[in-house]
Amino acid sequence: MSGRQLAGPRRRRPIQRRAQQTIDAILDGTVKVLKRAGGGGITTNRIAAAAGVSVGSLYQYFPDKRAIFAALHDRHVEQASRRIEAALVAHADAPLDGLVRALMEALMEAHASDPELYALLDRELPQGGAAARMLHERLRGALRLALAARPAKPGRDLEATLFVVAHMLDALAHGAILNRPPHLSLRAAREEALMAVTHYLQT
Amino acid sequence: MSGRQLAGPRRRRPIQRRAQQTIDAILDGTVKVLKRAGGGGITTNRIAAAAGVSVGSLYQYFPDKRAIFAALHDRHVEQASRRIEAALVAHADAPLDGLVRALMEALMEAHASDPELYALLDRELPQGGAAARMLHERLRGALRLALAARPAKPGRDLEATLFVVAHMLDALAHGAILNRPPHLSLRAAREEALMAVTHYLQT
Amino acid sequence: MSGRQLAGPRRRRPIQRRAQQTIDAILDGTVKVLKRAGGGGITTNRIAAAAGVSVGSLYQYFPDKRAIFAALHDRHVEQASRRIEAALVAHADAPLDGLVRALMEALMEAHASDPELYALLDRELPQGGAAARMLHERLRGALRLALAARPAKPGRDLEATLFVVAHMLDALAHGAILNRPPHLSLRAAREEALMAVTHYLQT
Amino acid sequence: MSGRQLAGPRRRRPIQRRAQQTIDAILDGTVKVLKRAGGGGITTNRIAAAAGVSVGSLYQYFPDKRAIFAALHDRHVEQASRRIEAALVAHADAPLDGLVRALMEALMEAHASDPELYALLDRELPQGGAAARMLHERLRGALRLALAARPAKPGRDLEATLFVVAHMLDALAHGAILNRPPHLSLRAAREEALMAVTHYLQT
DNA sequence: CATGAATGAGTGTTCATTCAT
DNA sequence: AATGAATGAACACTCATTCAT
Repeated sequence: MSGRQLAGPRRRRPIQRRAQQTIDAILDGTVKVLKRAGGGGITTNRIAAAAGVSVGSLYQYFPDKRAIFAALHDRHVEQASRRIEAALVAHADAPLDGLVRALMEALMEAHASDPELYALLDRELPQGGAAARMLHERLRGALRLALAARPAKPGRDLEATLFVVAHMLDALAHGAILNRPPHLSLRAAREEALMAVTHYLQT
Repeated sequence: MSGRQLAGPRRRRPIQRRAQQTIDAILDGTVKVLKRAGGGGITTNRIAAAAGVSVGSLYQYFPDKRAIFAALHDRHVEQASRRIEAALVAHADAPLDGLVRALMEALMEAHASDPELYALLDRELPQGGAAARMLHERLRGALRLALAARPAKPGRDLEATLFVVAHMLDALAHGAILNRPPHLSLRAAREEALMAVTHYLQT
Repeated sequence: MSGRQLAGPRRRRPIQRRAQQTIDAILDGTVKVLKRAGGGGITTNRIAAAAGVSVGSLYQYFPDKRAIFAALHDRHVEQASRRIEAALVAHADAPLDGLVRALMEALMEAHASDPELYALLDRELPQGGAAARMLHERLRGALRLALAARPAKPGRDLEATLFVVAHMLDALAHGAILNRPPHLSLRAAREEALMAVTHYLQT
Repeated sequence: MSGRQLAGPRRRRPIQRRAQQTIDAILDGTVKVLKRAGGGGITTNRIAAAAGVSVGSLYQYFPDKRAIFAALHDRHVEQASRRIEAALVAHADAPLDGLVRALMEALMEAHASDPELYALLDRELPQGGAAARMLHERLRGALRLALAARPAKPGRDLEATLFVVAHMLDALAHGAILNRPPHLSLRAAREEALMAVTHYLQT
């Protein structure tokens, strides 16, 4: 992350690099405000202040407030998607069980990195569900590839299987991080969830 | 103040009946505005107008705007809870499979009655997730009763099972109504989901 | 105050008596609210509640909110005026010094009966100054009578004397009750004030 | 941040100058509305309009409506205080009579500059009395200094004298401007008032 | 490009007043 | 006469957005 960049194309397009830094600062500022003041306390001026830029600059990079939230959602979706695809690639030719476990772990890690933030993103921001739906689509796409590449059990409806597996992975990973009952460890939750998915797929 | 009142609920307070009518009108007005203008377009004045009452009356029954949303969530939770409990009672002594099917149907019906509304409640209103979480708790409670009343497979962790089943039912019912892929009928989605849950429980 | 009324015209115009009771209840309720919630917290509904009547009844007796305040001011002015006139009558043929003392005591008693209330009336209610001005007029009238009935020092302008004495009595009585510095007893303040007025008049 | 700024207040912040202009415009706007519409007609939007700024700007400089009134009171108190202190300084070593006259004139001028305004400030605005009380305190402080610096008559209570003189000056100056009876010139009122105070002090 | 003061439409909420019961 | 639910004009205040500097 550091030595490489100095060795490569030095100071190439510094403008765009600065722009990306400002964008990131704004998104991080949004997160800061979100955690500090909750969803009702988010204002563009506060975001700008927390990001260390002026409101004017904020509007240079985002057409309006919603766009900031959308970008924040996107950043999360992007991160999670990368994990999903990495799992997909790593287990391309391996048994399905391993892939399912890897996907479950990818989803959990995506939220576990900052559970508070993702809970807020979902609950406090309008359109919070959109990110979840988009991520769900990516997961479904990954699963479609994975299942299509393997011998299907006869008489099985791919769409139905996809529907069930994608929802199970999504809900169980999400729930394991954000909605786990007391007395149930994350590890136990994950193993039980994996068992459920695996058994279903083996049926 | 006299013996008469103890004799029975004769002449039920017309005041309270009217109040409840007004409250319902306000909640229905909120739904109307929500569908017409989206989550960003909800204002107390618009709600009052859609409900056919004055803003002043609205504030006679609700201390502030959030309370209206909370009541709307509650109404939904209450309706769904009643279905869940009815299913629980109806299958108290029946095999688990039947109960699971009944619960799944209850959850689906709860959202199917007005899918658009419940999607909006979840996505557009702040704190929208609260209703979903509360409903999840009710579902978990019902399942706990159901599982505790039946012979448990040895070596099984009740909490882990509860966690998985509750999330599966919730996510699959919700997804079947609101997030079903094209080319997959509601019926097919439900049967596949039920199969997944049932197989998991039989493990 | 009690025996007489029963002995006199019994149950005469009970309607008007009730009306006066209601009016008094409303004025007392206003005072209650004023003390409880301050000048900013006065609403007609609160006044009615504190008075134990309905808003509707309140409007039966007062055309609007301002009229309530006006009546409250009037009541105060009336009470104080009665004291002023009593002092005037009692000292009609006595030396001026005695009258001045009696007037000072009358003014002090008028505010001392409930200093908190009269401070609030002056400070928190709009038009509070009107009552003070009216009282000032009554005081000036009393003094005019008193001075006119006595031999004037030659070369003295009655209007100027009236102006000075009325303002002195008013300000010093008011100040002695509501604005007295610590370490100065009410008695000491009164005597000093009287000395100032008396000396001025003897000049 | 550099040595330059220490060299002197060159290039005084134009920002701060503009801010003060806006604040003054708002206060003047408040006065305009107060005179036009009375105390009951003052709204933040009207004030902003009369000041030639937007409501938003108004709230950039004042946290709420009360703060505007407070600032208006302060401005008045500040102006009057300056006059009082100037009188005090100018007559520091002169006879008491001259100081008393100067203080009386200072107080009269303070209100005479815009009698209507100060009558409104006192009568129409809630908490209007606060300014009067604060000014009274300043006056009392000035008198305390003045009396303490001069030989006291033996047997005289400083606090009592202060109480009487401060209230006399205050009430008579105020009354001469705002409550003077017809047929009494301002000059005559002032001279008579001064005579009363002077005689009292010589006792 | 950056700034942040200025904008003003729009919001939630209050409360004096009315009037059907 | 009394009631108190209903009314809705009006208010204080916010905040996304703009634009002169």
